[in-house]
Amino acid sequence: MVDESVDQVLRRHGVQVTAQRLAIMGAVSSRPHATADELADDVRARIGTVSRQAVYDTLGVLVDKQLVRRIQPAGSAARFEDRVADNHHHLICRTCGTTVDVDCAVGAVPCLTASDDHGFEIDEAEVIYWGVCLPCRKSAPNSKALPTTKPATRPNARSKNV
Amino acid sequence: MVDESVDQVLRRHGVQVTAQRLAIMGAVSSRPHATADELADDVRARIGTVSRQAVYDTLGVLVDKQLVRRIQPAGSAARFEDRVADNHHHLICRTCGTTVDVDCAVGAVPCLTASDDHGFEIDEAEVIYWGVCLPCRKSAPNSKALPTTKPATRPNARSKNV
DNA sequence: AACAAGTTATTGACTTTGTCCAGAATATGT
DNA sequence: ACATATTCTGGACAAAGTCAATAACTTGTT
Repeated sequence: MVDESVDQVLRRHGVQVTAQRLAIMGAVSSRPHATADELADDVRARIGTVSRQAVYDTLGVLVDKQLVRRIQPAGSAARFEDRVADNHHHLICRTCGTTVDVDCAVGAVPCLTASDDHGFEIDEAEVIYWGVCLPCRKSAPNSKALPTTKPATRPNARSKNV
Repeated sequence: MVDESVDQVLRRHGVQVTAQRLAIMGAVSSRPHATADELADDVRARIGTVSRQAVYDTLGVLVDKQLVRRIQPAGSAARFEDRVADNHHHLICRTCGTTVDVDCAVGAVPCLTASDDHGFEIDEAEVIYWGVCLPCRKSAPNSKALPTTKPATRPNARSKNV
């Protein structure tokens, strides 16, 4: 039933319907904020096998058609999500990379107004809140202030090595 | 004179002072929003040679010490900048990747308040405005709406190939 | 001024994320 | 069922970063 609908949606947007694409859309909606690799794994669980290229291609098409949104937090691979109509934002844990949705703090589409547009034609305002989630705060009792823009998944500077 | 001051700043933050670091700080402040590679080139113009690793390490240290801010727009390498005290944001051209500073539209540090913190301890709100700059709009007369989150520097999906 | 101890820098291999290409497989309209 | 265009596959390739061992510096102390 859901697949039926997805099928329709793809057609309506002039996108050819394939097993891979159906599975990829399913993966994106069932696990929001996943990376391309994670989605590929998910898709493989659904239909046995997909090429990495098919995943990237499809994701690219879906993003173009605005059926999927791509977000790319500092220091981690691109992530993809289903929720695309509303303008919501993201809150990411600096320690574990967990990403959660946050509704727009200001209202409808107001963030779209920069104080000075510098001659640009602005079409989107992307907001990412950075912080540390509760579990990570509990498990790591270093109350020292955390670095301000540390990559989410990969540690950066070589810490005081031997 | 400026170097003198930079020297002091590094020391004050407990960072050892080396020729590479001085040059890297100089590069960051003289060309805002540059990538690590661009900074390396700039540094080489200043002191002859640096290893890529030195650039990454130093940048990492400076970011940790909050002397430099790292921003990572979708589809392009990380970029670094000097302006770190004020909470300003960025406006990036989807077509050419040009990045300009934009003062916070709302005021002081208000963006720091998400509508729901989900138990996170939030320490930064990062805002990126996406659009197309004036020169790019003039040179590319395709009035069709642009895709919503297309990488800044690298085209993504293979466009209708032969 | 010279030393010792600890930080940094260099070099080169390696990983991750993503793209290009050519040929095989599939979807779609008639 | 067919023809044609699109999509998928698989392997090579590229860019951005990271790791690890060794050599070179900084810095505080004598």
